[in-house]
Amino acid sequence: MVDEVGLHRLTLAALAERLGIRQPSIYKHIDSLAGLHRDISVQAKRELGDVLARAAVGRSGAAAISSMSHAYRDWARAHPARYEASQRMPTAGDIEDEAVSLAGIQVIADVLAAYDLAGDDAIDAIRALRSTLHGFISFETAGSFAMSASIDRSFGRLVHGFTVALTQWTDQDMPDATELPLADKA
Amino acid sequence: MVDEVGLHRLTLAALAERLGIRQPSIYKHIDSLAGLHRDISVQAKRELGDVLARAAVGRSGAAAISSMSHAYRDWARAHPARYEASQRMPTAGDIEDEAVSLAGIQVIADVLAAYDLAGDDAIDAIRALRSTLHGFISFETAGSFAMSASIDRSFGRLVHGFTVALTQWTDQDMPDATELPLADKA
DNA sequence: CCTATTTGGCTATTGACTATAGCTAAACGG
DNA sequence: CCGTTTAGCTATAGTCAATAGCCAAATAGG
Repeated sequence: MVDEVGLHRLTLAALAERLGIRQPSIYKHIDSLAGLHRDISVQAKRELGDVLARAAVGRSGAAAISSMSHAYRDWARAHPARYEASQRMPTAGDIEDEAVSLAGIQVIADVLAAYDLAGDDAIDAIRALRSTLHGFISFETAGSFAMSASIDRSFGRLVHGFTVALTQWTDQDMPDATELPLADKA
Repeated sequence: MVDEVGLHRLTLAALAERLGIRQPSIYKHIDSLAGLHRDISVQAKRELGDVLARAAVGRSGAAAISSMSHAYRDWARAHPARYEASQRMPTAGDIEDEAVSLAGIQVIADVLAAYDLAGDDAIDAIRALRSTLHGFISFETAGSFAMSASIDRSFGRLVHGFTVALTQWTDQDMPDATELPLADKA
């Protein structure tokens, strides 16, 4: 239901009607609306994590990144509200939510492990890949890619571009250098 | 006010109280809550667009991308709810909103113009840069970067990585090739 | 088999919120 | 200087989430 109507339009009244019960009866099954959102989020994180892990089975390096990225996008498009829910932060102390959130990140970390990045470099790469994928999916599902070019193609180039960036991931002295090799190209 | 309390927690009752008037009186100034959100969005798009344009003045290529990217992130962090509002799609036919939205994209397009990308390749690059920046900012403002590494450093590497990717932007035959040079590295 | 407890439903109601209707007084323009 | 706009007001409706308190069916244990 949440993927049909959207996460923020999932009302307890409508949910009750679909279940054929009265609205207050829902509280026999959930704690609160926030609790329902939390439950949907945990479920969604588990599903997405499983999908990503399966997509990377038997592949490594750029092929694994590409396969996982496409699986990520496909799942997010098929289940937009669940995807949105999957990006909610766990509340502190919710160990089940924290565990399933970490498991999802770990899949990405494992796929990037082929690049032998150490310590903070690996964290930077994980953050970069998550950002890249999430940003693209956010815009796509919001309908924010208004220009006429193929969205599939744009995504392919984005993922390819990320794998290219990874090949020179540790070239730059961090933090805060802003003068970069291409500055003279303009 | 919206940056203090968050976009979805901006209630007309609280806004009226801050203005020292009664809640229904607000309707003498706005059409509806949705209309208020639209007005905030248009204002925010204009502000962000101006900030990005200023950041790129006098720079080109990777230096322009880096400067603009950091300005983007700084503005988004300083005004999280306005940033969120700035990402709303215009409703069809709202010409003012459509114009200011396009103007914001155009700044990014102009900065990327130094790379001489033609047609769809340029659109792919615009989408990629928007996705990269928006994804990172989304996670950062949501507090979703839980690991201990420096977020500033991660952002610097991400932006650097994007400029690296741009140097090989048209290397790959699109769409849908998945076998990439690094596949043997693992 | 019978009883105590749990489970899952119900009505009634509260409080927060958006939104409309209709009134009034001040400001402003020809 | 009068008519119209502007900007406030009260009263009120309708939609939500959420709580309180009731009841009947299922279930588990002696």
